[in-house]
Amino acid sequence: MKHSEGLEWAIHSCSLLAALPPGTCLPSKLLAEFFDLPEAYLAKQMQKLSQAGIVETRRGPRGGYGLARPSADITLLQMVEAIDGDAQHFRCTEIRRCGPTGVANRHYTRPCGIARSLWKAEAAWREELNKVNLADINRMGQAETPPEQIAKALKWFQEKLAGA
Amino acid sequence: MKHSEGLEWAIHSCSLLAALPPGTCLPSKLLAEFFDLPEAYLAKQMQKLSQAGIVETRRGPRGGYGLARPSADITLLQMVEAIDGDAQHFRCTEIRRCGPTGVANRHYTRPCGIARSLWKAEAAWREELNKVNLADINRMGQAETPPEQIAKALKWFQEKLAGA
DNA sequence: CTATTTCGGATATATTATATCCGCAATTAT
DNA sequence: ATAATTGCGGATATAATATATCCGAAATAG
Ligand code: SF4
Ligand code: SF4
Repeated sequence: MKHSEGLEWAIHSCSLLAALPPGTCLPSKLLAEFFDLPEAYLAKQMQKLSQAGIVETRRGPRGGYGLARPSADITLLQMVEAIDGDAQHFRCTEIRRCGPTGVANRHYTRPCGIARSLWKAEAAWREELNKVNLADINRMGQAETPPEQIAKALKWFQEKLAGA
Repeated sequence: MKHSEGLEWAIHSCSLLAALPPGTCLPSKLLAEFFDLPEAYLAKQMQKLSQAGIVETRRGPRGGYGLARPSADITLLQMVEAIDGDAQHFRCTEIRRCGPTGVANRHYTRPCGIARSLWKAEAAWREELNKVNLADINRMGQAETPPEQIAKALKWFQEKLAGA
């Protein structure tokens, strides 16, 4: 019952792409360097985002990853599900039907209250995640990131992208 | 991002204890037989419930597990946290501070919008789980369990507990 | 066309979850 | 007292998953 480590990386990468000029492409090498993360494994996370249709890829020189649509159209839920999967957290194995007191399958018509309650809580969680999109996250980030860092980062990218 | 398998077992066991006459004690051997589950591993789950103070234990002959308080005072959240732990699902590793553009720690005052949004969704999930208690679950179960199975189960327990 | 860049699937390793086993302590029935 | 029952905790074995890396194929710039 926990998120994979790559989730933080993926969301940060999306957030960064959303903060840069629209259409910007960043290769995994640059992303990894910027966040000081293992490049090959970060690329795996980006691959998942790509498969989910959240980012587009451009191969070859000056290629990389870019957002596939406006940041306001990318929800937190979409990113979470791209990285951690969209399977239900609770998987019922129907143990009530087993054991010496189980009866024929046709007598069980719908999921029990246990499963329904757990799934309802999951739904509340997903609903909350779906209320937040990348644009929201960037608005918040803009407000809370130290100005020193914003300046430093802009300069760093200018040098890196120009030098290439 | 998923519940452990034992969660279903643990909740079913609690539900069963709540359905039987108050004060009933069931040993892990009987529970495992009733649900057709591996006894040793089910016992591990019951141990967690015991450590969390949800069930009480009685050692020795005619001992076993019994609810530690009325079923209306045991919430679904308490059982979930007893089995799957109460740690936050999202653990931020503060990658924004790393890399070539990080600045001194004192400039970061509070968790960012990413972490806050994910934690807020978790809170909604926990809140929903906290609305449901064992008594609710049993009410639902009573209504949806095939009457044939209820009769069968009662008879089974009568024989088992009398025969012992 | 060719050299370079970059993604993406296949592969390896580490960590965690699942499952079992056994000795010990506590309790009870006889 | 004694023997039988039962939970507890640690040690262990196995299966599943998460983490990390490698290398070939695809795409592009020149
Ligand atoms: S009673 Fe509910 S949780 Fe249990 S096996 Fe059936 S659907 Fe699953
Ligand atoms: S910016 Fe947010 S998610 Fe990223 S490291 Fe900081 S607190 Fe964690």
